[in-house]
Amino acid sequence: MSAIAAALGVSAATVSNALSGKGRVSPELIEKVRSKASELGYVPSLTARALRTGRTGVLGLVLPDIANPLFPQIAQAIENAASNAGYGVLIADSRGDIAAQTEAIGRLLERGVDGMVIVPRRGTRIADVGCPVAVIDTPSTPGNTVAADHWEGGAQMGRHLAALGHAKVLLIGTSVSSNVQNDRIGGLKAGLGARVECDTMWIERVEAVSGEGCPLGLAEKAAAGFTAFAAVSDLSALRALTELQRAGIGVPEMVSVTGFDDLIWSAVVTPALTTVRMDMAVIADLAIAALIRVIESEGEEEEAAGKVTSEIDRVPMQLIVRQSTGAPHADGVPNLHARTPNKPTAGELKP
Amino acid sequence: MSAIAAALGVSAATVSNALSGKGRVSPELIEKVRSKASELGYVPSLTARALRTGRTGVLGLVLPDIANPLFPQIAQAIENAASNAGYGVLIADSRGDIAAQTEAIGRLLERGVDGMVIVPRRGTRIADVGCPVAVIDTPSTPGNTVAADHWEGGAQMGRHLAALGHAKVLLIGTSVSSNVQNDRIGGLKAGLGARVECDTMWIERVEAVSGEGCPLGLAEKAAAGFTAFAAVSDLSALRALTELQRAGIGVPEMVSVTGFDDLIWSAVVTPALTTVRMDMAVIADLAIAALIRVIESEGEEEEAAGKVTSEIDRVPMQLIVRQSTGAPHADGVPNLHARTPNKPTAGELKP
DNA sequence: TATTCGTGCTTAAACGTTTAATCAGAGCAT
DNA sequence: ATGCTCTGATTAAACGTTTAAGCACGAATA
Repeated sequence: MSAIAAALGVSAATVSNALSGKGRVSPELIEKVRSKASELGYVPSLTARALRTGRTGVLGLVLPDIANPLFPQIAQAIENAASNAGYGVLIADSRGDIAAQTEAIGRLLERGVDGMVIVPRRGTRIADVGCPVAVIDTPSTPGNTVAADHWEGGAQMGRHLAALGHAKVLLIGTSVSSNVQNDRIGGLKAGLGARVECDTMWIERVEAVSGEGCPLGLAEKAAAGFTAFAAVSDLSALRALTELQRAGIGVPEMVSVTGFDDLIWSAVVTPALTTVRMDMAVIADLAIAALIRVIESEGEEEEAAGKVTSEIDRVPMQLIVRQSTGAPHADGVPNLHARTPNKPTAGELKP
Repeated sequence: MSAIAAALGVSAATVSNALSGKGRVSPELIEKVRSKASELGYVPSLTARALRTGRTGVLGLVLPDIANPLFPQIAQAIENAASNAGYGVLIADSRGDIAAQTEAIGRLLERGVDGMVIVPRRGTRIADVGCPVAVIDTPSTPGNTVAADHWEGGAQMGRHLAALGHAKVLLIGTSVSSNVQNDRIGGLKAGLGARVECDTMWIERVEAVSGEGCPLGLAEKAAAGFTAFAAVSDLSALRALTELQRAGIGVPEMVSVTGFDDLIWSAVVTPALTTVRMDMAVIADLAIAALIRVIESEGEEEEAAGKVTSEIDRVPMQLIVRQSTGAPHADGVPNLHARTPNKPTAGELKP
């Protein structure tokens, strides 16, 4: 309460000026106010400040589905970046539903967020909402701010597999409508090059006919000559890995399996998954920085209200080679070289 | 702006009363105000309301580590419960650090949350903070509000394994200092009964000597006669499952593997994991309900400021039997009965 | 000496609600 | 007619900041 600090014999306005360093206050008075404030345990009311200034210091984080295993990485990075910048993070889950997404955005708006970070539902474009917005998706989505370079990540993985000598690889995606997954698959194909034969399996489609959690029939694919299974998400990669292992097909000495995103289990599974990781910390920093830039400059430039449209930042992805990839077997002869113990590779994070 | 609504020729106070149904306003005027409000697209300023009433309508969610794979379930359930009750959720990550935990709590307080849900760091007790608090941990932590009955969940799993005929099982935990894990292990032992031999392995300890992500040596354990591996988390279970499969030990026809928490991959892995799940929706509802009860009653009863200390709710856990458990092999004869296709069990959720 | 200027502070309004207190008028009993 | 109560509305204060405008005073300038 600046009223209490006014027990110094000065006015509340002076206290406010002293603490914020805005107006004209003598240095010695500033010092006295400072010490008195901490003596009294003064903590400013962000609510009142928000009412006066119109800025709450809170950002919204809109997620397509909190249950998504990638979410912890995103949320942690965003929370960290925001809190470093002095902002709080209000979460909103659109639970996969597109109506819920707009409704969640509305609720955040009512709460007076200064801006929001949106990870859009697959295939959704974010219309103009009433506040600065940063979208995290994929560079191929138009009008976005920041994203990992999924295409290039796929290309890295493709080149890795091609270099190992794989000539027939199965690409495994989940949802045809996901921009991110399509980018990754496009990159994979490009990285593999024209000479390697590849086929794409969409889990969503096989589950539509065989039921959820059904076997993907990968043993048959292996028998048909596929030597590498490049999933577009670590969850699918895990599914492939266990299904192959269960069928007695050794990974990586018979076939290779790769994933995407370096999810929590990738490093602890046997064999540890070769995957591609995005640097969420960097992405979050960029998104938050862009958001804050717009927020702070609002008022000075009236025209640029709304979307953060200026630039598309694409953050490179990082290939992490672990134990699940190796050279393809030559006529059933297992690649024993790959039977190394499961020790961590350089450049990987702790699980 | 109620000022704009005052263009009806009435005062702002009357508009406020009309919309909230508090004071004495004639029914027809209420109707007129309502229609005018929606006509003008009026949206009340929660900030101003917060300043006046001292309640922000925001709850804090303090998590030990957002990167924890269980976090999505928790966050989603809490967010859902809170938003149904009309509250927003501000997240705070203590990143495993105990100092960061108190600091995060402090930041939430400054932001004026009405209450907070805390999932404490392992082994931490939450001291009295300046607002209503609901703690989600384990019933054996004193002074808590709501938790899954981890002990009983362990007991269910123990009984399941005992009923299948396992006589020597290895219990796998991560961290010795976790109350939750200790409860689960206690329950497992009790459920297995005195006649089955069991040993406990703490991953934290073996990693301390062999490095992170090292093999756990489970093949040797199997050779030593262990026929079931009961992990206290699905992540450890997955680690065990893949390590055993890789070593050529069939699950479940040679040994059984079980987990805890029904994490995202449990259902899609082959063989799908038998696990125990907590009903996060119920837990979240209870926590939020308790919190809100205290918040709303504050002011009426002055004495009960602070902790929600009244009751400890323990929510039952649910055993989900899938394909990773079966009868122990008799002298190396695989239990072929268990080689069923990977189809979902009744009572399980979609992945 | 009178004017301007800069400094250090105060006054007052404003942000958009809620709510206690007040008030004008109507109906009704005395 | 006078007093009472009940109803439907108004007034005004308050929540805790920020900030534009103003003011008094001493120093520098004309």
